[in-house]
Amino acid sequence: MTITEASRKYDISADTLRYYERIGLIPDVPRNKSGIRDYDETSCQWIELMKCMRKAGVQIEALIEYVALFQQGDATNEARKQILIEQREQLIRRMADMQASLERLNQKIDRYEQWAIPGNKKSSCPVQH
Amino acid sequence: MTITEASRKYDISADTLRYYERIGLIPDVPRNKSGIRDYDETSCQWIELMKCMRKAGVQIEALIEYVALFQQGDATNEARKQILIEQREQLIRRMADMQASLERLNQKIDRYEQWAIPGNKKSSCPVQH
DNA sequence: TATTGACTTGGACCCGGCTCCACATGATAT
DNA sequence: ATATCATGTGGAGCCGGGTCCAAGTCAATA
Repeated sequence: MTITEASRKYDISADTLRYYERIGLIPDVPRNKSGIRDYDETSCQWIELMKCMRKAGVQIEALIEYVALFQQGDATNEARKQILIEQREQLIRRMADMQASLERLNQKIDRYEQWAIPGNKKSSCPVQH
Repeated sequence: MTITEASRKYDISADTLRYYERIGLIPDVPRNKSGIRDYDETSCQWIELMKCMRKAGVQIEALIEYVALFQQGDATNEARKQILIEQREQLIRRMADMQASLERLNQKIDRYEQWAIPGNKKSSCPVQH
């Protein structure tokens, strides 16, 4: 699969795919005799994994370290697991922050809706902020 | 309340508080005769709100627009509500992405844990990626 | 054989969101 | 009166994460 095809398949620009490889977010992609990238199944799986993680805001640095350890073999399994656990914790914390924000948004939206009910204007519904 | 006190109270640097005011993320803070900021209850509520929203990653641009509309009075209530609704939708989408990522992290961590059980090494638990 | 077009690289640039800095000003302590 | 200290301002710098570009190489087609 060429970079253009992989780009379309995962909806990630070719520039970004090269960038990811350059910084080690995905391992080196196999090349043909002319030096053209030929994305195989393994490369695709890495792309797909990283797309998922990045979409969720997992730090690139942690992912790069994970990939580097992965390439060093089984001896690094425990370290890799620790990275995943740390990132999971951060993810959970961030989701909690978002949940809190979501609840406030809901409250505020409710207040604006109350305000919009005729006869309810100034009386029961002081819209603040 | 001085900027230093507000900074400590909300754990946001004085530079960031000034920056927020400069870009309109919070309305202008009252000043004393010497031009020194004197954060009052209202200012504090804005800070607290924005801290919550920014922690959850709500876009600054949307929040700035919200503040600008707020300062124009009741006529903008509907527009403000629409901003909140849009941001709520984005938040929900991002939380779903994070949930997907969280589930993958959980799976991967499980696999590393299976691998760590003696006798389970190569047989049943191919740790990939 | 010459042109087209996809691909390569390294490096420059951009954007959001702060963060830092230099310099000015005014209140307070010695 | 002078030194200290918090605060003010405008603008530069930084960082993460891409995004864009120029110049070169190769394969396929006219």
